[in-house]
Formats: sequence, structure tokens, C-alpha cells
Amino acid sequence: MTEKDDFDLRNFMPFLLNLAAEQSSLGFQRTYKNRYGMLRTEWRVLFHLGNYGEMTAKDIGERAVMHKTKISRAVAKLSQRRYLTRTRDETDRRSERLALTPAGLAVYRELRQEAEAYEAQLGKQFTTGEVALLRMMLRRLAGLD
Amino acid sequence: MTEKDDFDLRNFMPFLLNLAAEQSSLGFQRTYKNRYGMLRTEWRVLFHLGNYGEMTAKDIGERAVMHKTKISRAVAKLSQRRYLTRTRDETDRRSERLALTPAGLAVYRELRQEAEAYEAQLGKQFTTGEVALLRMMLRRLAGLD
DNA sequence: AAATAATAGTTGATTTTGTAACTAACAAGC
DNA sequence: GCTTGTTAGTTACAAAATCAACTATTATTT
Repeated sequence: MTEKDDFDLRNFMPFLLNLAAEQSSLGFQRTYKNRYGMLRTEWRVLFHLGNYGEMTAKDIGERAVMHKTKISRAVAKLSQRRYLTRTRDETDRRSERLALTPAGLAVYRELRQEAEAYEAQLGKQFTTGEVALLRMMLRRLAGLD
Repeated sequence: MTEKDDFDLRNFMPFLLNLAAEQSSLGFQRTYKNRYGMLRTEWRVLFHLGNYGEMTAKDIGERAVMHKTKISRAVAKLSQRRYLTRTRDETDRRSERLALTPAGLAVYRELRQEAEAYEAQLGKQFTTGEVALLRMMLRRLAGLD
């Protein structure tokens, strides 16, 4: 081919990011999926409540950058499993305050421990400085700061 | 809360990677989706053929780390749109060699140009060294090298 | 205060993905 | 050569994500 071929798909950021994301999700997925039958959307909601305390569905949506229908369904399922309770906010009756039950908190703690272990595992491949830089860049790319 | 709270979800790699991946995909997605009505799986197949030349579905699957059903469907749609042709491999009649048509190649070239521009755009936020390090780390996390 | 717009969240229909079972062709073992 | 095992790719069915329309409530306009 007489093509200009300096472009390599495997170095294309969106591709590379997706691949890395998928791979790194896979390992952790086994924990929440196999052990608790949860979906990614569900553990994300669980983690947000466990990590940041009571909040509304909308708040979670903003922080986790998840669409509201996903959250609605995840909340429904978590509530069904008695991992969280929903209480109508009396100052604005459109929304409800979500809070983990003791059972939900217990699951959160267990999963968080797994998450920490998993994170430590991943980190071992790189130096501390590298990981810090990676985080910084990902946060920027994700539009978090 | 008397919780051990040194864990921050927004720094958790699987989460951060997914978010960054989604965000960085979004910008580029507009091009192939709105302009050509393609799916992510479809442009990936298109890119592989454009980028690496003729190959079989299996080859693409290995390189792109995509499941064979996704590829099968993407190939079917691209073939339907006359972006690629399929020819049975006579030495092994189970597989077929996929090749872009002139139309497919044209679309590939156009999209690749967009991809390059997009990549350059993303890169502007960081130094050359940072980008190189990021690539290296992502490749490692993705299990590519 | 009535009418209009905006917001929080839910639901249903459609699209896309994931999983498993399948067909067709090839490869090995005996 | 025939049975058994693999491999390339497709298809059918189930699970999940996306999109649009909807309800209920609050905010804004006139």
C-alpha cells in the first residue's frame, strides 16, 4: 500500500482507553457479579452511597456520570434486595433521599475491601509516581477536574 | 461516620478508566455515528481492515479483543453497506478474507483523518512525555504487551 | 392565581450486547 | 476411512443499555 500509515489503531486513545477499561473492569466484576449478582450500575450506586453517604438519585447521576434511567433501575433493584431505603424528601417531594441499610453497608464494606485489594494489585505494575500521573491524566480526560 | 474513608471511588481505577474511556469515545463517536450511522464495533472492524489490510474475522477479533459475535454482526452490516467484500478462503473454507471496497476505503480515510485530528486535540492537554507514558500504561493494563 | 415551563424519577419500546447452542469445515487418532 | 475433537463463523434467545414518552411535583411567568 502506498498509504500514509503512521496512524496505528492500537495507539488511538479512545480505543486504548476502552480496552484498558474493559480489562480492568473484568477482574473486579467477578467479585460483585458472581458473589452478589450485581450489575455494574448497581455497585456504582452502592459505592456512591457507601462512600459519600446519603444522597439523591440525581446526585449520584451527576457524580457517577450515569444516565437517570440506569440509576432508577439500579436503585429499584438495590431497594428490592434491602440494601438501601428510599425516603421522600419533604422539602421537595419529587426526589427521595437514598441511604444504605445495615445489610447494604455490610456488602459495601466487603466490596470496598475487594476494591482496595484489586487496586493495590493493579498498582504493583507501576511506580507510585506513574500511578499518580495516570490518575491525574484520567481525571482530566474524564472531565472530573 | 467513624469509617475508614481513605478510599475514594473517583480514584478507583476501573471506575476512572471507564469514565475516561466513555468521555473520550463520545467526541469521536459523533463522527462515525452521526455521519455514517455506524456502531463502535463497525468502525473498529473498518479501521482494522483499513489499517492493517485484508484479514479474516478471527484476526480482527484477536487484534481488537472483540468477541466473534460482535464481529460477525459488524461484518454483516458493513458488507450490506458495500464497505467490504467477503471471499471464502479456498485453502480453509471455514473462513473468509475480508477486504474494503473502494467505498469502504474512502470512508476509512475520512474517519482516520478525524481520528488523527481528535487524537491531536486530546494530546494538547499533556506533554509528549506524559502521553507516551499514558500509552505505555494503558497498553499494559489492556494486556497488549 | 392560572398557565407554562422545568425538574426528579419512572416506564415502555427499541436497539445493542452477551451467552449458548448450532452448522460447516478441517484435523487427529486409531 | 471413520470417530472424535477443534475451529470459523452464524443464529437464537436472554440480559442490558438507550431513547422517548410519561407522571408528579416544584418554579416561573404573566
